[in-house]
Amino acid sequence: MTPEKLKRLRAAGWHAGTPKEFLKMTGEEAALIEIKLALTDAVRQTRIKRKLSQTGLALRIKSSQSRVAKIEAGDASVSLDLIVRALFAVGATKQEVQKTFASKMLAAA
Amino acid sequence: MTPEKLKRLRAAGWHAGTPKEFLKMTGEEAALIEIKLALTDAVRQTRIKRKLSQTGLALRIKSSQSRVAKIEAGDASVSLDLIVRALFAVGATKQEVQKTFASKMLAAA
DNA sequence: AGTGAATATGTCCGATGTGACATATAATCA
DNA sequence: TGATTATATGTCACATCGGACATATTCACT
Repeated sequence: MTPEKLKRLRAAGWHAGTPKEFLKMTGEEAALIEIKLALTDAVRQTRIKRKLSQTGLALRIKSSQSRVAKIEAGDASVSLDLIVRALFAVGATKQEVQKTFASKMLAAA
Repeated sequence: MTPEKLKRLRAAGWHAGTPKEFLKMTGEEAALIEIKLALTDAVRQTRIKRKLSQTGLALRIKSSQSRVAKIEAGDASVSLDLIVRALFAVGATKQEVQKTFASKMLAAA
């Protein structure tokens, strides 16, 4: 795991304290988090491409601007369900999702 | 949506009562459910292929047999997060999960 | 048919996620 | 610069999810 990624995870509230605790994270947990981050990136990229504000997206998914901000920040309090709902709401296409996934996840593999 | 799919959704507790209420479901909600069902199917198939019991899988994800049964049944009380965790636990790769997500994105677009 | 393992179903309550709000900060533009 | 709009961050009450348990049903094997 790169220092950059570690930094982002910490910022989003994933850390439990020490670096060691990251290592205790099972492979499954790490993979899930990677997927989440890849998808949140896709949300933000697509939203901006569509010239939609966070508030606008919030309306579409019947949520709030603050929660959309948290989605895009990769906050630990956001479920995969909500991320995917947002992804559909911004109208992401198969291609866009694949692209983001590829760029985000292959680096980690 | 096919009658088969409708039937399975009902059985899993997604119905709210009348057929009309299915129609109120937005495209995004429907697409999310499709993703879930695709992934739960993958969980069961992979688990069986690996000759792992539901109890065995439950141990791996620190859950219970009954919850694994619900995961595979596509129960409405199961989150996407848990489904994906289970999928990784039975040995799916990130690429496989990515593929499922990407392939289901067209439905909503 | 009988037995034990695997799976399904229902319920409960503690844990986690969510919308909403307040408020801070950053970006955009006249 | 100041005004306006967009984003970020913290908090909280309420809703949903999750593990665990009991129990029912189905399955596999002899």
